[in-house]
Amino acid sequence: MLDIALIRERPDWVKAQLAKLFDDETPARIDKILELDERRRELRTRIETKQGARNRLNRAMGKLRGNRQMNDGTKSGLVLAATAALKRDDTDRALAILEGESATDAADDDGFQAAFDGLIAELRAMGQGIDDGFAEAKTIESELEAQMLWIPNLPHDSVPVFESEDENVAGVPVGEFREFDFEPKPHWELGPALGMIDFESGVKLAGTRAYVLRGWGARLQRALISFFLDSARDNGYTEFYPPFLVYGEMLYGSAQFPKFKDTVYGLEGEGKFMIPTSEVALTNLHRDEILEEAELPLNYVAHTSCFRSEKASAGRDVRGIKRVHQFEKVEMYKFTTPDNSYDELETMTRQAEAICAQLEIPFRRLEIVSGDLGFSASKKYDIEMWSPGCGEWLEVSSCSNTEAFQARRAKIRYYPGGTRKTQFVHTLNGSGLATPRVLIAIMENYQQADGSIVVPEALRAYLGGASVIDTDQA
RNA sequence: GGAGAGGUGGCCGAGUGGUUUAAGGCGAUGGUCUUGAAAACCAUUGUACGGUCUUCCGUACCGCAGGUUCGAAUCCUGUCCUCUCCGCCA
Repeated sequence: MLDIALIRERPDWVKAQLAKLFDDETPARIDKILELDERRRELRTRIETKQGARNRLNRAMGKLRGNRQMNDGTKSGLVLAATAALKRDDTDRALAILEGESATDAADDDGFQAAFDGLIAELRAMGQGIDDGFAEAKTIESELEAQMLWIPNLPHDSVPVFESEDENVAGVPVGEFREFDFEPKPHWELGPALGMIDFESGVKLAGTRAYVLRGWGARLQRALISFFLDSARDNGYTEFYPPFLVYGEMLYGSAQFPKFKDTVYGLEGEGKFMIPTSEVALTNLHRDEILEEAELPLNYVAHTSCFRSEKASAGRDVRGIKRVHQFEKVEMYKFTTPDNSYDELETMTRQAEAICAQLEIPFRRLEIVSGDLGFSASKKYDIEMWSPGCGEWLEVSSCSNTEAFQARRAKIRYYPGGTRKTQFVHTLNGSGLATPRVLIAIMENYQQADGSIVVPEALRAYLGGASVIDTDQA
C-alpha cells in the first residue's frame, strides 16, 4: 500500500510514477482516493470537535454528580444553568459551568433529579448528529481503504521505463553453454523415459498441470531443496517451516489480495487459503509488530509448497512441468531498514545467482522493466537458467524489493535511530530457488546421448554420492 | 465433537457504569550518585488518524462486530481466537 499522505501531497508525481507501469486503470483510482480523503478529513474534523465537547460535558456531569463536597441544591443550580446554556447552543458556557469555573444560584433540593434529567435530555439531543457522522466516516474510510488496496507499488528511479517484458534488460550470461554432439531432448521426454516424471498419473490424480515425480525425480527434487536451504543458511538466513494454509488477512498483508484473489486456492468459508509463495507466510510472521532496529536486517528462509491456479495463463506452457499448480520453492526473505534495502536486494540477488553457479548451469540476470514489475515490487531482478532441451530461458528466481509496500499493509514497523516515531521497514523476497524449473534445467543441461543424466557435483552429497541418473533403480 | 476458563499497552497485570483521562509492576530511555559499573533514587515512556502538523490540541483504540446508555474496558448479543480437561483419530 502507498502512503496516503504522499498521494495527498504529491498527486501528480504519484500519477506520473504510476504511468510508468502502463496500467491505465489506476489514475482514476487516485482521483477517487483524493476525493474520499478530502471528504473524510472534513467530516472527521467536524464531528470530532463535537464529540470532544460531548465527552467533556459527560465527564463533567459525572464528576459533579459524585461530588461529596457540594450539596444537591448547589449541584442542581449548576446543572440547570448548564442546561440553559446548552439550549442556547452555548457549549463553552455549559462546560465552564459544569467544570466549576462559575457557580450560580442554588435551586431547591427537590429539583435535583429533575435538573439532571433535563441536562441528560440536552446531551442526548447533542449526540444525534455525532453517531451519524461517525457512521458516515466509517463508510468513507472503508471505501478509501478498498481503493488504496488496488494501487500498485511505485517503481524505483533506477527501473528502466518500458511497457513490455520483451524489453527486460538481460545481463551477460554466466557459465558455459554446453556443446551437444546430439540433439538435446526436452525434459518431458527425458523424465518419463527415466521414470522420473509420470505425467499420466499426475493427470489421473489431479488433472491438467499436475505431475508425479518418481524415483530419481522425487529424490533429485528433495536433494535440491536441502541444497538450497543449506546455501541460505550458510549465508546467514534462519530457516522456517510455516503453515501453507493461512488466513486471508495474510494475503492482504503480502499484497496478493485483493487483486489476485481468483488465482489463489482456499476455503472461502473458513477464510483460509493455500499460499501461492512462502513470501505470504514470511511477511506476516511480523505482522502488527514493532521490530528492534538493532536486529535488522532479519534474514529468513523457508521451503514450502506453493499453490497457484494459473488462471491468468490458461493454455500457456501446458507441456512439461514448467508451469504447474503445485510446486516447491525455497524463499529468501529480508526485513530491513529503508536505508539498506537496495544494497540488500543486490546481496540477495547475488546469493541466488551463486546457487545457479554452484549447479554449473548457464544463467543470466534480467533487470525487470517498469511495465513488467508486477503489483508489489519497486525493483525486481529475475534469474533465468538456460534449458537446451526446450530451447528457452527458464525463470528460476525472482528477487524484489517491495520497500514499505507490504510492511505498510502488514503493519511491520521499527523505531529509527531511537526516535519515538515509528517507521515502516522495507521487505525483500527472492527465490533461492524454485524446484520444478531447476529440475528441468538439470535434466536438460546434464543429459547424455544415452538418455542418462549426470548429477551436478554440488548435489551428489545429497544423493548418496550418486553421479549418474539412469534407468537403474533410484 | 463435549465441557470449562480466558483475550486489557513492548511484556506481566489491576480494573463490575461517571473522581480511570487504563492503577501497579517489569522492561526501555534520560538524569542524580559513582573512577567506571551495579544498586538505589527521580523523571519520561502505547498506536493510529486529524487539526493553522507545535513534542500543543482533539478523536479513536482494552480480540473483532453490533447493541443498551447522557456516558461502556466494565452491561447485553453475535463472532473469532487461545488455553485446560474429556472423547475420537493419526
